Amino acid sequence: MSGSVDAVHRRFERFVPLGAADRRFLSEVFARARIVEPRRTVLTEGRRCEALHLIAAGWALEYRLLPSGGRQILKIRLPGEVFGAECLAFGTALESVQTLTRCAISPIAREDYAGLQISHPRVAAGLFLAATADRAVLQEWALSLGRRPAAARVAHLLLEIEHRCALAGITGRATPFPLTQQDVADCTGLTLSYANRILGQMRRRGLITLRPQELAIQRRADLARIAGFGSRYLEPTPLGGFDGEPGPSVPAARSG
Amino acid sequence: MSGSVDAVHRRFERFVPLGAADRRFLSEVFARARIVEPRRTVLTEGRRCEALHLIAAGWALEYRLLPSGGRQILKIRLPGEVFGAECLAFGTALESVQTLTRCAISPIAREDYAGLQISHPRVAAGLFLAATADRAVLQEWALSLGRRPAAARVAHLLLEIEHRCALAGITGRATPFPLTQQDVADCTGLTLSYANRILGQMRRRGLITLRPQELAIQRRADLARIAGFGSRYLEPTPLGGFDGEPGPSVPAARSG
DNA sequence: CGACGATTTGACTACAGTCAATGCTTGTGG
DNA sequence: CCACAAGCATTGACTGTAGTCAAATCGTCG
Repeated sequence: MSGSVDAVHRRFERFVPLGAADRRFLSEVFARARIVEPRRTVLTEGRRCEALHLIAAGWALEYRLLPSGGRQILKIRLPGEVFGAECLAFGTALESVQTLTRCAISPIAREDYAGLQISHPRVAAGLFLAATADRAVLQEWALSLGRRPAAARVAHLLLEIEHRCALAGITGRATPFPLTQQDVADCTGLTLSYANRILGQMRRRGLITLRPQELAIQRRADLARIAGFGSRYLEPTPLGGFDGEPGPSVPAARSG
Repeated sequence: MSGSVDAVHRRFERFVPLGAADRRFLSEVFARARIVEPRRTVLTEGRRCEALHLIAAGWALEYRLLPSGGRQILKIRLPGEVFGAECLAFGTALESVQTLTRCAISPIAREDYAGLQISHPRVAAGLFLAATADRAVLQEWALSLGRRPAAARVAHLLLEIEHRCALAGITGRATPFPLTQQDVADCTGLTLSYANRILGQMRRRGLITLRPQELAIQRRADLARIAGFGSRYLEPTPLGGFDGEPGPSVPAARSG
């Protein structure tokens, strides 16, 4: 379980500048977090849902199941991110969410949203823009699933995870990697066997080092060429134009 | 080219109640529309983009291209919908958009968003919720692309288009269908040949009638079973909680 | 040690892709 | 009124990527 209030502020400030009151608000939300053990289901598709959720710490997976038994993972969630926002529009969860590591999760009630729009417009805007950035990621996944060959899908996934970790300030000589190969397969729309074969090839070619809980990318350029990976869709530009704009709190912070 | 101001108001009111001032604002946006001929590119991925766009009338496609030449369609846009919202978070278009029919398209400047948040919070909330609903659709597509067999993908696409047309008030004994088979293939991640074969089979089995510009679904239950189609992800519930809430203007309007 | 989950590998299969040719409309110009 | 071109749809033969099924191995934790 990694993450802190700072991770949350930092994530929001990728999208909008925050004022002291906004930060205080988010800190209060953060403080409401409850702890969830790894591999627990925290949201089930089709069930009523009256809150969206902030991941204060830990990793989680959003996914959909098919009657035939298939699972498609739709998003990997890192600390500071929000899931279940569709409850605002639907009042129902449209996907399931499972923790990957031990997590700290804070609810934000659906009924509070309209007020939030007035009392903390920058936070509300941050939620919108974060949702927009989420869509960009999902879009990239749809492109992978529809049009990239298997090796490119896997390579793309690995590069995305590493890049997002870097942006989120999760650093070290290797990237944490709590996914199983079944998870990788469910992210990429492949079967376990085939995902395994591809990972094995990448390892044998010296492109990556993959050990339980840990990923290191050895030849990033080669892997990026295979994947057709570009990081633009992961790198938003903060939006200006808010009145009473507070001073820059994250002065164009870069992490690589 | 179908659609009117009403289509725009109606679409927003699926998500939030609007006041007279909100409706006036949207009408002004609507009035700024410019006409675009069919099959024209109106947004190009990677290019700077300082406005999001409202489709006042007509159909459009959002898609991504691969260097290898592949195209993945990500969304079919109907009248009243918004595209290019990611420019708020990125200042750059992340996908390309092409008109399918003759369209009327209105820009909403990126720099106006922060003010909109204050002056028309319900419209701002509507944009957010519409984006959330968009995500739900994209998510369903990702599930199709990753885990559904080819016939199910095609069936799902046809049912979704028909259902969305019904919700948007586009009625008649057949649904308009301006997509070519190449478009269908690019939506479903298939090749033209294979998409053609599957459509041929469906036609021969009496499941659908597909003619240029026109789709009729004959045996909806059978097709829905093949597709694993459920319409929940297309049917939002308006969000309450706004102060000075106006009376209901679309009293739980259903269309089917 | 035994159990369970995760990973690895092999043999075989099939769904969907590729490539290429043909047909069908529709619109345009001679 | 016909010839022709362009775009879209259809069909066939062949291929290959990825799926299926099954078994073996590894590792960790009781």
